Amino acid sequence: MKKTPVSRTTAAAPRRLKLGPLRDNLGYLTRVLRNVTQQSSARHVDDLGHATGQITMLGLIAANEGVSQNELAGAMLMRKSQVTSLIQDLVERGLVQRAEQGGDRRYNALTLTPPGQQAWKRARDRIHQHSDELLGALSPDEREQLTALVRKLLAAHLQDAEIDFD
Amino acid sequence: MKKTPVSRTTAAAPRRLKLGPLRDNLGYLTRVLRNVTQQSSARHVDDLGHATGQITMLGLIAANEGVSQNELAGAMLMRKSQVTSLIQDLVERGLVQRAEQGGDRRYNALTLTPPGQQAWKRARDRIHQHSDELLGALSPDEREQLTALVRKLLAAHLQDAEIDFD
DNA sequence: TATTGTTATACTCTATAACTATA
DNA sequence: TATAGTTATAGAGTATAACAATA
Repeated sequence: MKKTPVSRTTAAAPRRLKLGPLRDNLGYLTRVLRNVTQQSSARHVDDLGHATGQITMLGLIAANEGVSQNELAGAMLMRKSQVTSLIQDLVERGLVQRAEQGGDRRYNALTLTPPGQQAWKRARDRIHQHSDELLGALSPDEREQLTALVRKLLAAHLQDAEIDFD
Repeated sequence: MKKTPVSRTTAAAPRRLKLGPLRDNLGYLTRVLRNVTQQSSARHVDDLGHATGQITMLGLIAANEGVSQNELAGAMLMRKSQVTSLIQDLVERGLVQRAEQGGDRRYNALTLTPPGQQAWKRARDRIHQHSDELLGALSPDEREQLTALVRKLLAAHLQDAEIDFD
């Protein structure tokens, strides 16, 4: 329990690392934030057996019945080939259906199956808990500020993606 | 030039995608933010020939002369094996030196060579421009708010990493 | 016995391009 | 000719564990 911090001659750095110019750099901050998020997400959603991005896909399909794979790709900044394989897996697991559209037979109108809706509900609760844990150090006001600022930034950079960030 | 947006019967979604519960989810927002950041970073720093993370390493070594590889791993949320290969490449390119420490011969005290300092200066300017571009839609106050909130969040989750986020 | 760093290996995620089928 | 989606392939990034050298 007591770790005797007295006169540590260890190599293991008694000093605190300075960030220098990286302190205000959004590229750096974003990458570390992403690493923190990804590592902690393992504890929250790994047992659900979804690959990275699949939970987001379930959520986007739930909120936008009949969405196309191309729209998903645009909204998630993924390549369509990546969307294909992730959706394919969701279809094989019986969570997503590719319904044919009346007009244009080129694209798939994606919908959740009943099991898919169940899976989304479960996953939604988990990622909500995860988000709360991540934001734990911030006050309610600060949480709202942070997410609002990120949405504003994303809206400016994803104008072509046609996402409603408001 | 004129794209005749009138009566588009295209499949290509005239609608805007709703986010639903993802709107406030930090995991989702972080992943998209990371994708935006990474894709735009290509235009800013790709020609410098550094692998992902190497610019951050140059910056951390510049701000913390004699830092160990383990400290870098902790500060960047990387495995030590990953640090080994990235540092190895930087050494081969003559940008980083592994100096022996007086006391403990197990660890490498990392420093920048003169060419390494030059490379860091160049890279620092570029990532600064990149960060400015990313934050372009935000006011000066909002920029400061955003980075400060991210730092506060990271400081709470990276207590063991011994980084000075203040 | 614990720690720093190396090496080897496999797995996930991402990028590119050629292909089909529809329009 | 252009678009939605598929397939195949390669590359980057990350995770794991066994190992050597030093403490």
